[in-house]
Order: sequence, then structure tokens, then C-alpha cells
Amino acid sequence: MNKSESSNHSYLDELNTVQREAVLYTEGPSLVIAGAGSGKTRVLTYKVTHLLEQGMMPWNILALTFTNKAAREMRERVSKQVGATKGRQLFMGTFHSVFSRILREHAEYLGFSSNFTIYDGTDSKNLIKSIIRELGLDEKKYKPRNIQQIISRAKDKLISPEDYQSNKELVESDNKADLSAIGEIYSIYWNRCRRTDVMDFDDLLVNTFILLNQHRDVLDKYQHQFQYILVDEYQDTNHVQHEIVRLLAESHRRICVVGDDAQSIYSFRGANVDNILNFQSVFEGTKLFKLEQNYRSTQTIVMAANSLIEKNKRQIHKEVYSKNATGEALPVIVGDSDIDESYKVSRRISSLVRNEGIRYDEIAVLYRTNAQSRAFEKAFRDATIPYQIYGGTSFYQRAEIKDAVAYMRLAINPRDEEALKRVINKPKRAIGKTSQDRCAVVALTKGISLWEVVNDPFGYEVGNGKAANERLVKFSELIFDFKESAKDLLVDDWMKNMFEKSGLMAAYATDETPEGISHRENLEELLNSASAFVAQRQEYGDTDVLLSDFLSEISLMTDQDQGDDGDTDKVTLMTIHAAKGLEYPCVFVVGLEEELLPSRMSMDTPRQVEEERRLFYVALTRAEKYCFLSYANSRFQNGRPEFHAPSRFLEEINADLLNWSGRPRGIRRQGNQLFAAHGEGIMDENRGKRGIRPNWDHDAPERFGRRRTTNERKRIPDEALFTKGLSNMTKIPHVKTSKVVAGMTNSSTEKLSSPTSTTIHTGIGESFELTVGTRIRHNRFGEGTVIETSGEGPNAKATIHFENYGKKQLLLRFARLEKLV
DNA sequence: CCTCTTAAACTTTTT
DNA sequence: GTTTAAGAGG
Repeated sequence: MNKSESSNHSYLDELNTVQREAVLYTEGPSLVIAGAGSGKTRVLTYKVTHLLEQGMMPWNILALTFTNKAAREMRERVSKQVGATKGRQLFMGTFHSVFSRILREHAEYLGFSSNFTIYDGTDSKNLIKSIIRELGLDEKKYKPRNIQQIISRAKDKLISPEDYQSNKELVESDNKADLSAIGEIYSIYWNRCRRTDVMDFDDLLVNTFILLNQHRDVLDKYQHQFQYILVDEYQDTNHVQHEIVRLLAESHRRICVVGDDAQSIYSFRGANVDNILNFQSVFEGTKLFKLEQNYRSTQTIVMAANSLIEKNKRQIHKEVYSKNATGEALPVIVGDSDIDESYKVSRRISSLVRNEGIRYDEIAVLYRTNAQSRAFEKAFRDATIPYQIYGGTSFYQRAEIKDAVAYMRLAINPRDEEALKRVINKPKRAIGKTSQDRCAVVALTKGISLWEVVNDPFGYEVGNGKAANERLVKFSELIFDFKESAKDLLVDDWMKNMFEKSGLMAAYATDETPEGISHRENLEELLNSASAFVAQRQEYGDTDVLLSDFLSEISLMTDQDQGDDGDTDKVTLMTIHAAKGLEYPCVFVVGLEEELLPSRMSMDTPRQVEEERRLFYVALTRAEKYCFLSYANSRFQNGRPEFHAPSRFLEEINADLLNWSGRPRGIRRQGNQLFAAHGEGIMDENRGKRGIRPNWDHDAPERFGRRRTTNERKRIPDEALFTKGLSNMTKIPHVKTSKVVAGMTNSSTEKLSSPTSTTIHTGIGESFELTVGTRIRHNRFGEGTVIETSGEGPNAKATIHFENYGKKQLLLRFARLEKLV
């Protein structure tokens, strides 16, 4: 599809008729309904390019997305067309990041400082929790998470605490639920945030709305500045986002929103499909463009997805079609258990790689809940399939990083209570719960911030002993020092200083446990990222790169935004939500069972089920060539195996488009020892659990594409891994995937070659020895080499150098190691 | 005031 | 099965 880029308007040749019309229409409001895989991003980026070529200045274009990643990618693609300078000047980002910029600029209008703190979900939940406690309410009844959700929904709908408490329906329904204090909690939460110069994620939107709605001059400024507005994924906007967009665009009405109602999957977070369904009536005279040709998937996949989604009632009618290859019916894989499912999928993947020439990085496994990843991780490790997981705990969620960030936040805004509580006694300063509680009580009764009390515990007569108060003063002086130095030190220098003076690094300095080492490394990584940030900003001529700059940058980062892990050849595992907007040649949609997809939490109302159906639709339409579906007859959930029927959505797909047969042809025909060996691994895995045996007859697709010849097979990218596995099998078959289940003994006398070696006994009568130089694999740290062994029996330890995590000492009793050969 | 042990909740999705 | 939080004991 890519043509030469010599001509200025070459990009128009790369568009079909509707796409081109959508790009060229810039006079009034437009709505682009973009079916899955219909070139939505292409339209958006070319539209920006087109506006720039018409002579519009980049800073006059506002483009809003939902993820930093989407914004970054769009900017990159536009930059390729118009150059990096213009690309950089575009006003492009997530709702939250763009609005936080605007808010910092005009914070004083709202009674905030320009350095206000942004609370993440955990912070706001903790604050709500303390408020519930302060009010003497029962935490079992007022579940912080639940209350947080209710407050968040209220904010989405622009319901202020006053509105909330004077709204009869809300008050009544809360009373009925015996949760009559919610309004009060909301009100206290709201005021506490203001008093401590804090905004949560919702506030970034709500306060932007208030700013624009109540301050005509500010609204004028931005209406004038943003001469054209583009919004991506409009189906995922909530009410307040919609209202802000409406305000910004109402004067010139040069706005283009793009989205697909069939892919609306965030209503649990307040997204309202009505925003896109009613867009034409909000902006009268809106031009509607429907992108219906799918360029991504085979005809079969598109038809399967269509047959599913047409079961939804509320939607904008469209007919997505594909002119790609017909493709094959979607194979359905049935597992006896969740474990069996994962092994069948893993074998199918191995087969695709070996026989179809598919690379690992062309494959994605999509599931409803993160918890489902575990079984696949295990199966992939056993089959030596490289993989990476999207989501999970992000860098910024790690305890030591949160500690460091808390110090950073305190230095910018000492009134930040959550940060203060987090590090006031970290590392240990002998400021215990009692001292803290006394301060909190004084702050509460006097209506001042915790920080003020900590600052002057003597003056406020906190009630602590002299020594305790002195420790508080010492801490406040430390923070004050950080605050001062943050004004002129470069972030990375500041951070180095903070690590030392706070004692954060020292706390881990002598800790030689793997955890301690990892904490140090993470802190160093944070420092590195600060240095990189400084370097990058300085490249653009910014000389003073201060803590406040860095902090506002990372406050809106999420796990989605990092660790693309390079372009390594790995299978990707992620939730369906995380997969939105992505595409893969080969997709496995797994766990297609009732109460999982649809989720048990979302099957009460038709509306919820429709959203679950859309979720499945999103999953299906990620696939380009191959789309496998799978479910398990039983699954470990809540500690016990549960049995669920196959998902109703499977039956909703046109039966002709599914392939249930799954007769094996691949395995035996290949006559490959490697596979058989993996089979043993599977049996070992299942033995003693539920007596599950691998069922060979269900593996391997009926027939998928053309088989590779032997010669072709030799050229596949992952040859090295393949042969490694083979030689593995021929040499020490039974040891390959042996797991450490029981303890181990020191058997140094037996080994002549190495004075220190440790035998690991596995639970199934096998054992292997750990000697210096042994290659092993660890659950979390990946592959590594044994450098040293020590200790005996239950205290046996090994020092191992991991390729990705460096040197770590592991207590073998706990470390589940696999030996690699 | 700190640390270790035990208990509980948790698993739907996230800017 | 995991991780985080509360409680007891030192």
C-alpha cells in the first residue's frame, strides 16, 4: 500500500474514497465511524498532515487520544510526513496530559498552585480510606474501592459534592443501600484535595471543565488557539470529556471525532457510547463518514466478527467487509482444564512457528483477566516459547519507586498527605504510628494540613515527647531542604542527593537478598530515566530541567507506556482491553467461557452483556490471518476448580465460520521427539493435580496453510531455539523441564568436577545438580548462570547471574528453578 | 516502636 | 495462589 513519498500530495493516493473525503473535509464538524481495521489511524494522521499543508500552524491543532502510546505513535507518523519540528509542535496527547498542562498554566483561577500533585488511583483510594476511618465508619460496609468508584462516576457526570448531597435520588439510593455517608465522604474528599493542592485523575477533567466553563477569557484563549480539534476513540469518552470538547469546539466547530461504537469497552470507567451515537445532534450539520472496508483481516474473520456483533441492538449500522484472502474457518481449541488449554495453545504456537513460518512476535494471546496469564506463562516456559506480558505490575507501582516518587512529590508539594504518610518513617526514623496519629488528629481538629503540624509539632502541642517531636522537626527540615534544592538542581542531581540524604538508598545498600538488590537496581533505573529526561530536554534547548518537570511527566505514565522490550521475537500476552488498537497476524482468544467472557461481574443486564460482546468483537478483529478460539471445561478459580459452559458468544458466531474438528495431523506426522518430550512435561505438570492427561488427539489444526518443506524449515528465524530444544532432548530428556518441588541436599562430595554443587530433587523422582556454570531459568528473572553455591539442606543458596536482572542470591528452597542444557 | 506471624481479600477491564 | 494488611509479641 505504500507508494513513493516524492509528491507533496502522495498521501492522498494511499487512501480509498471515503478515507480521502474524510481527510479533505475540514470546514465543519465531522464524525468518522471507523470499523475495525479500516485505516482509522491513517485517516487521523493524514488529516493532520493535510491541515498542516493547508497552512495551519502545528500548535493550532489539538489532537486528543486515550493512551500516551496512541499519541506518541500518531505524532511519529505525522512527523514522518511533515518533519520532526512541526511534529513536535503539535498539541497532541491524552486527555489527561493535555488538560494537566492547561490546568498548571491557569491553576490560580481555581485555587490550586501550578505545582499541584496528581494522585493516582491508589493514592485517592487511600485518602478515601482515611476519611472513612476519620468519620468512624465501618470499612467493611464502606469499602474504599467501592466508594472511590461512586465518587469517580459522580465526577464523570459533573456532579459536585453539593449537587450530590442535594440530589434526592442519589441520597435516597444511598440511604437504601445503608451507605448514607457517601455524600459526606465525597465532600470531605473534595475539600481535602483542594486544601492539599491535589487532583486525582477525574479532577484533571472536572477542573478543566470548570476552568473553561467559568472563565470566559481562558475559554476564549483556547478556542482561539485550537483551530482544529481531533479526538480519537470517541466511543470511550465520558460525559465530562465530551463537554470539554464541546466547549472548545463550539465557536468554530472545526472538529473531527473518530471512533467505533462497536468497540466501546470502557463503560465501567464511565465511558458513554451516547457521546458518539448522539454526536450528530450535538453538532448540527455534522458530516458522517463510514469507513467500512477492513484492510486487516481475512474475509472469514471479518464475517465471524460481524455475525457476532450484529446481536447487539444499540449501534450505528455499518457493513464492514474485507477484500483480503478468504482465510480459513476459526479453529476452536477445547481444553480439559485451564492448564490443558494453555498447553494446547502452546503446542499450536510451536506448530505455527515451525510449520507456517510465523514468528513469535506475530502472535498474541488475548484473555479477559490478567489472572489467566499464569497458566500460559508456565506452558510457554515449558515449551521454550519466548513471551512477554503487557500489563502486570508496572515499574511505577514498585514499592521502592513509589517511595522515591513520594519524596519527589513532597519536595514539590509538602501538603501531599499520601506522600507524607508514605515516607515519613521510611527509612525508619523512629516516627511510629502513635506519633503520626497524634499529628493527624491535630491536623484534623485544626483544619490544617498534616505537613504544617509536622513542621511545628511543639507549637501545635501535638502531645508527643520531646524526642519524638524533634524527630518530626528533623524530618520536616529534610523535606524543606529537598524543596529548596529542587528549585535549581537538575532532576538527576537532585535525585542523587535525595537518595543519599533521605537514606533510601542506604536502607537497601547492605541488603544482599535478591529483593534488596532488585530495589537498588530499580532506584538506579529511576535515576537513569531522570538523566535521560534531562538529556532529552536539553537537546531541545531547555537548560533548567527541574524536578517539577520530571514529576509532571511521570505522574501520567502507566505500564502501557513502557517496556516495549525492543522488537524482540516474543509472543505477546495481554488482556483484550490492552489489545485495543493493536493487530497481529495470529491471535489466540482464550478462556471463552461463561462467567469469564462474559465476565460474571457483567452479565446481569443486557447492556453489560452487549459490552462483553463488543469486547469479544475487539479481540476477534485484532487478527489478520489466523484467529484461534479456545476454552477450558474446568478452571482453577477461587482456589477450587470450577466448571463453566462454553461462552454464549461462541454460539453466536456463524457456525460455518468455526472449525471444531481439530483432528491432529501435525504431531505424529512430524515424528518429532521434541514434541513427545514436551508431552511428558505436561503429564508431569498435571500429575497429582486432577489426573489430567494430555490429549494428543485434540492438538494441531485440521490443516492450516501449506506445510513447509524440510529445506524451508531450516530457514525459519527461530532455528537456533529449535535446534537447542532438540539437542536438549537427545541428551538429557527427563531433566529438561524438571521443576524444583521439594527441598534439596548438598551433595558436594559426590561431584568431582566442582567442589560446591547442590542437587535439586524434583517431586517426581528426578533430580539435577546445580554447579557453578549451570544454566537455569527462574520464573521472574529469566535465564541465568550459577556463579556460586552455598549452604546446606533447606538453607542451600545459589548466587546466579541473570541476563536481564544481574546478580542475585536465591534461597533454593523457594526459588523454582528449571535447569537448561 | 519495631518485626514477625498470621489473616484476609482478591481477580474485570485503566487514564 | 498471591499479595497486602492487621495483630501479637519482643
